[in-house]
Amino acid sequence: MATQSFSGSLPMMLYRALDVVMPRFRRIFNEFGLTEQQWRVLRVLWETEEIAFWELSDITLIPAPSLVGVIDRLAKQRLVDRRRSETDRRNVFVFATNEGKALHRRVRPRVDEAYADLRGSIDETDWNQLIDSLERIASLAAEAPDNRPAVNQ
Amino acid sequence: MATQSFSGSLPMMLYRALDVVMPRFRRIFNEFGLTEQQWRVLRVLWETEEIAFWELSDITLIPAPSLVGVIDRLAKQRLVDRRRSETDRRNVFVFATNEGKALHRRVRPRVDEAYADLRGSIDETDWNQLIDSLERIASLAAEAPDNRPAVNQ
DNA sequence: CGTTATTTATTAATATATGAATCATTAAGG
DNA sequence: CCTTAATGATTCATATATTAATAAATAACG
Repeated sequence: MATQSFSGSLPMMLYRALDVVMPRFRRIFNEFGLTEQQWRVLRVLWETEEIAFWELSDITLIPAPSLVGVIDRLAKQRLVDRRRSETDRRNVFVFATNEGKALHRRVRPRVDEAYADLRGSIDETDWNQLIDSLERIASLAAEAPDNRPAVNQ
Repeated sequence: MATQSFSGSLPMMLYRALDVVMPRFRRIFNEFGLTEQQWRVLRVLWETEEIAFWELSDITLIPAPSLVGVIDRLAKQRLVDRRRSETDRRNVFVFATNEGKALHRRVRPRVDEAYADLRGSIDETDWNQLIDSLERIASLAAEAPDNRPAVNQ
């Protein structure tokens, strides 16, 4: 094959896709005074009463050192709170306050709507094909333990 | 459709793919004292003698305010330099120094090798399918001018 | 011409990413 | 037990992202 063009490389294509997709969501988050990462945390806490810090980092793809600050700021706004495990005091659990749950309920419909819009703007077959391909890329992680992302190290 | 699962959403799948793919490249960049963004700039300057600031921002997907700092740090290492346009003094052109070109020549083979490895670890059909799908997503940008990424605003 | 808009790069403030180091806690081994 | 190793969250330093504002230059227009 010829020398790979920079803009056509897989990483740059992934970044460009995110640049196309994310602004419409960030606009909504900002309306409610949330950042993208803060939203991810609230979004995950919506599905589980309480979650271990490392697991939250794992699911949100927010590296642990960043997540500390994200949770600090959410806690300052009284949207989430921390709890230390009694059985192993190294572990921290995170949970949403009633205020956090209430905010989530207000933001969620707007985000879902934007997501439906996005999905509607792409041919169904193309969409499924894209998700499939991304899943195959993600599955490479397990096969190359030395190349695991920072989040999992 | 059922309520979209967070981890299966398109944005999170894109982020996860990047988390799988990028660490192997960042490891190489770090070996040479470069960050990912600094590499992107050098990589683009390899293909063009001189480039307008806005165009560099556009191609590298580095937002203008960030690019100012990236170039400042590259310039401090004497890897690139700036030049103001004579015809329109608002415009800035960026170019690689001889030192910058030399560094690029040393890093490039390692990056190409890693890229070939990556490509080799994925079925050819899957790869093409992924690139195709990503191109279709990117093409949404033109259709929704209000949703253009921050880089282009 | 002179005033007002627009454009381009930059600065500023805050949030997050990255990589290394630290601190407290728990697990393992002799 | 006691020491050493491993683990989990955190801190630190530096780089970048995001959004808004600014400053300089040019364009547009009365």
